Formats: sequence, C-alpha cells, structure tokens
Amino acid sequence: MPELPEVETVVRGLARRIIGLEISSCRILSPHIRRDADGRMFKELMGQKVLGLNRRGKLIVIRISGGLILLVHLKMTGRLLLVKNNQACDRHTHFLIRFKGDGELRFRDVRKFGFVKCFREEDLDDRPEIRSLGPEPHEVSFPAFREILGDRKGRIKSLLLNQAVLAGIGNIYADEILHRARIHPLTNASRLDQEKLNKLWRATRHILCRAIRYRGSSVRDYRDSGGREGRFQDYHRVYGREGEPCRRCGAGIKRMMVGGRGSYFCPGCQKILGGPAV
DNA sequence: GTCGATGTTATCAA
DNA sequence: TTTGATAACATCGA
Repeated sequence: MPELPEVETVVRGLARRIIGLEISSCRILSPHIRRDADGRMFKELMGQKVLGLNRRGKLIVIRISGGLILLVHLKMTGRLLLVKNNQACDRHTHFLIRFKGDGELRFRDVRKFGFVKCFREEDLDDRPEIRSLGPEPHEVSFPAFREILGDRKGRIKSLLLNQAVLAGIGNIYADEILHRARIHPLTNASRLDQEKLNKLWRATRHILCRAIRYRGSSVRDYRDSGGREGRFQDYHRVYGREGEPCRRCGAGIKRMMVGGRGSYFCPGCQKILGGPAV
C-alpha cells in the first residue's frame, strides 16, 4: 500500500508530467473524499497552473498558482492517475482535474479512506495533517533519530509506524527495516542500545532508498501515476513470506499481530532483546 | 451468504 | 504514556 517509497514514486512521476499545465476544469464526483474541507476552494482551481509537487510523509502536496494547495492522502487503496482526456471513468474515481489541451489527473480509491483537500498556501504549515508529522525517516540524522526513538517506551514496530515519530513508514517497510536491523518487532524501544539504534537507522535509510529506486512495492493495490506496478515486492525479505525460509538464516518466516497489525519477522535472526527494562 | 483479512489514521477507552 | 478496540469502506478468498 502507498507508503513513503510509493508516494515518492507517484510524486516524481507526476512532477515530470503536470508541472506547468493549466487546469481547465475540476470535478468532485464523491464529496466525501473532501472530508471536512471547504468545497468552495476547489472552484478557485480553474484557470490556475500546477507549480510543483512535494511529498511529506505519505502526503502529496501539490502547489497551484493563485496561492492554492491540493493535499492528497492515498491511505490504503488510493491512486493518483494521469490519463488522457475522456477515458472511461469507473465508479471508484472520486475526483478529477482536466488540463488544458490533453491530460486528466484522477483520484481513484476503492475503499475511500483517502482524501483530497484544497486550501490556501498560507494555511499549509498550520494544517494538522502536516504539523503532526515527525521527520523524514531516510533523511533524519543519527543523533536526531537516536533522540526520537531512544527514550521512548513501547514496541519498536509501533513506534516506526507512528507518523508523529517518523513520517512515511507503513506496515511493509516497518517489517523490512526491522528484519534488516535484526530487531524483533515486539522489542521495547527503551532496550535498544547505541549499536542497535544505529543499525536501525542505517536499515531505515537503506530499505527506503532502495524501495524508492525500485519504484515501491505493489503487493496488491498500489500503482504509480501511470498505472504501473512497483518492483520492490520482489526483494521483500519478510513481508508476505510467512512459512518461507529466511534468506539470511534459513529459518521459517513467521507472522504475528503487533499493535493490531500483521507483522512478518524471522524468528532466527530477529530476537527480542533481553536484559532489564530501562 | 458469512467471516476474516487487508493496513492507514483518528478517536476513544482503559 | 501507552495500548487496544473501533470505525471509515470495499474486495477477495476461504
């Protein structure tokens, strides 16, 4: 599902193709996907141009001329697709923008957990969706990383998934990162020493950067803005591999629930750290 | 036809 | 502070 590498892939793909395009029309087919946002703001998009796209955590931030922002979250099954005009729309398409000439940006979301909001640029930094986010996990320095996780209680996997701690890691990459760092998902973060924290920090950078290079993981629903699948699922070491041998130690990959989330790990090389609680 | 799983986030309860 | 349950929603597979 769309986590940091998938959202980054979508943003990069769209940036290449829609920056500079002029918006000729905008349609909200399912008002629900605006959530509480002011629907009137969308009318101001007409005639404006796309200035740029950014990612923050799992959020897509589209800057529009006239001081406007489109904020998109794909949640579980959302897609942002760039298609030619007048292509058939299925019932899961909830929002679309037509560009002058040719091209149509569509928000499609089977489960409708995602959202598209439009507001003024000056309000961007005050938005709770943005303000609540922790740092970018593959860019944060080790001292900052150590500070964020070092004195936290709670299970390390749940902390990695907490967007206020680090922004952008989801279930797939949390499992892959922990496997690479040889840390059991149930490990209490307070028991991670300097060496383990550093391993975790390096594993985070390594996994996320490599996943971006392979254009994300298409386990089930994820597609990029051109409708194409990612390739990183072919390199998963634990996620979705229950019962298969660990590629590092040969033990059978196991699955358990951690904080209500299905979690894959290797019982051979991911041990819960012993010793007294800190 | 029903049930459970899927996996993101906000919210509420303990 | 942390953890768990729930709800939003639709689809798939058993």
